[in-house]
Amino acid sequence: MKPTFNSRKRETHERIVDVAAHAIRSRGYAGVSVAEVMKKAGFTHGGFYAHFESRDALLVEALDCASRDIAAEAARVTRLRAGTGASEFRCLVEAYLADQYLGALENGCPIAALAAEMPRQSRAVREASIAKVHQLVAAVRSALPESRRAMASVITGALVGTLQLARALGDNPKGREVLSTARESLIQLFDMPEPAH
Amino acid sequence: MKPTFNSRKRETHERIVDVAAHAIRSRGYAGVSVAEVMKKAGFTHGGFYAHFESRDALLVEALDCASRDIAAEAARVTRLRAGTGASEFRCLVEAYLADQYLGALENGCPIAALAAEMPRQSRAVREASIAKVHQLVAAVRSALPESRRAMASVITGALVGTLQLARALGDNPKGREVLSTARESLIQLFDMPEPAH
DNA sequence: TGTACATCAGTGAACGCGCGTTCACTGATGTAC
DNA sequence: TGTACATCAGTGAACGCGCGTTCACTGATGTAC
Repeated sequence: MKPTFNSRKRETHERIVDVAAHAIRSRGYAGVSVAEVMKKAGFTHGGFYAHFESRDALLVEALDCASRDIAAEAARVTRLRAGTGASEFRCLVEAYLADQYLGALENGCPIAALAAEMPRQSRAVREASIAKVHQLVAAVRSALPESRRAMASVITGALVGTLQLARALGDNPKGREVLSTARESLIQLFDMPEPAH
Repeated sequence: MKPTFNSRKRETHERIVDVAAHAIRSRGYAGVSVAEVMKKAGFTHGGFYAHFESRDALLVEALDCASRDIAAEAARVTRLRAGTGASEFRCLVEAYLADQYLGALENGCPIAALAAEMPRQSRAVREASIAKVHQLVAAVRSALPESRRAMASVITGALVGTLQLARALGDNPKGREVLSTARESLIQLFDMPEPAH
């Protein structure tokens, strides 16, 4: 028998991962340092290796945590809209390209924050990242009407790229304009027609 | 009168910028170090500040150089296809999402490599980056048929995001599949019908 | 044409700093009796 | 219930390293006369 499970350690571990999940999105993989994450979580950096084998191991867990965040948020928006006649695809697009993510780099989709860095990561981080890309494409595919599913990957690309471009322009009317026209265009192009009222 | 223009210094300067233009695309803004760029250009790092006021000044020049690279390449492809009946938009899409860029991170569009990093750069780098984003959107807009021009920014997002996702999947059949379906989808959705033969 | 001199592109050592990782330690927690 | 002890999460100093930037220098180039 293992000793009694130490829930305090688990809480600390989760706190570190949670801080890192926000950090990788606002600073990128390359911008995250062990010392800074530990400090933000309320610890000294020396204790890090009681929780993770390496910095890369943290990155993998942080990516997982960030993915759960955004999936939960998308599910929340979809649930909130249930019964309003909004399709699954419309909910996804409006959740993904919400204005709130323009300035809040630390939230939102980790793929949009990290895609360009993925090819230069260590094998472990790269493979975890690729799995998340497949997950996102699959989520987009299953939200699309049957007739549009072959286009899932380019539509995912449009979501990812548009959020990046809008953020690059800034949290201002220009950035918001890019997001709102993108939401309208994607829904117009790929969504089922709304049911008549 | 200024002293005779020193063409050797200019050549050195251009060599450094050219190395950096490839480095920012393969390693990102954050992954580029002064010492490494100087070494690759064939110099010791101490000489750097005879050419640039700061690392950021190099990043700005490197982005400019990279943008000229990709614009020249797109123009070359368009010229090569002149008279084949391929529209401007088709040429742009096929140049931008060419398979060669899957593995060659150091080439291709700097916006696809750098968009996610733009919001966290210094003011000078950020502003130069924003200007390049506007340039790319304008290039896409002017290649589109009139009726589709309102969608220029989301289509630019699709190009940028799709290239990133394909590269994240790797230089293999999965990555190539993403690129080729994206090329077909974008042309099918947004291009004028091809003239009958 | 030949010589003396000024210029300045590029060298290489050095700066202070933050990085990822290691490690001897401490002190709170929880078990054994 | 009370005491003695083992565990181990978290501390903080230290490591070797690469970073951006500075600076005294050197030696090739080109001008002045």
